[in-house]
Amino acid sequence: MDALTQSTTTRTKKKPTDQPSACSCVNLRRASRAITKVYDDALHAAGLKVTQYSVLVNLSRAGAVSVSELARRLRLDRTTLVRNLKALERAGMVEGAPSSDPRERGVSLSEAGRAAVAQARPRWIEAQRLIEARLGADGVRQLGELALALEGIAGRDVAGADSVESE
Amino acid sequence: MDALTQSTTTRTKKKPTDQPSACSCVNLRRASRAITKVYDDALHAAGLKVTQYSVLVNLSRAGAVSVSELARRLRLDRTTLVRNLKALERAGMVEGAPSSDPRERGVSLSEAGRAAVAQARPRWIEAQRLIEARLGADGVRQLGELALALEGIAGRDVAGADSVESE
DNA sequence: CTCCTATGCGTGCATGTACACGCATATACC
DNA sequence: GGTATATGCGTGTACATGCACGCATAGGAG
Repeated sequence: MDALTQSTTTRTKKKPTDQPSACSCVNLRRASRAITKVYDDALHAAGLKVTQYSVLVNLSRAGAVSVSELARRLRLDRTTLVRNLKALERAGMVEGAPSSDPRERGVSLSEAGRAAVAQARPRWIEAQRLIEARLGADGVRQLGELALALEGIAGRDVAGADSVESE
Repeated sequence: MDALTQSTTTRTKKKPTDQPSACSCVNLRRASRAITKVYDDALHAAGLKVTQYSVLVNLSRAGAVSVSELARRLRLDRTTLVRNLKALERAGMVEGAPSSDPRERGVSLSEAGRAAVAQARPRWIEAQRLIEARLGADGVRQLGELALALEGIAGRDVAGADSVESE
């Protein structure tokens, strides 16, 4: 009732911040901002953002991989990852790794990166706990399921957009 | 099991993209990106992003308001809104509005803005429908509740961060 | 060997997001 | 009037995100 609803302007009182928006997208974006802040705050002492922690942890699990491969694992746009990696390389947490295919750029965790992950992990766990305390185990599970359902939604045409004439 | 888990590297097979990440934050961020794309695609024909549509709709409900007031309604950082408004002003969809207090900058929907909203609304509804078809009415409701719970979480200290010495 | 296609990579551009600052004005207190 | 506090605003800085491009090389078709 708060963000994208236009319908019944007949609302008389309207409590300020009680209801979620009628728009699932706005709801999700808001929730994403809020939860990101929780994790970022928790990881702040370790000098990482949650996005960076996510990259590092995946890298620690993957070993030496190409940028594209890492992007696939993170389910993140490759070009976004390219830029996210830059900060981590600048900070000395990620370093280049040899690669068979000259087209590929291999990357891997540096010692400093490994250390950063080790330092950050307990903070991350704390954040996880805080979220679970807030949502309950059920809520966390539901959230995972909803997220999964939404991730699989890519590529749909909704309105009669123009595209799709090639093949 | 996919993004931020480090524990049992003992995993033998691991289906590629079946499980949500162990990290609620990563899940939520991914879901947010995915759903944003759905709405942005739907609104593309109307020349708007969902973030812009959200601003315009709220503005259409609010009439002439100050930037800060609009930010409060959107539950969005004021400085973020300042910049988001710039694009809409450049596009002629938002215009200045008189204000009693000289400190305030009043903004309101222009005619073009109203037209854009009118053109975009059906697309937005389509996107809503698509999401509901994907999540079910229950899923949409759950999502709203979870989002609401997360929004209320601001300001917590998780790890023994340094701050909080002032008062 | 040569040409075509697939794959990997990085950048330009646009936008979203938020924090730290600094500037201006409104208000209250004296 | 003069000072202190509160409120509103915009910018600098930094990062996240994704699309459109263009460049380079690998691999196969001839």
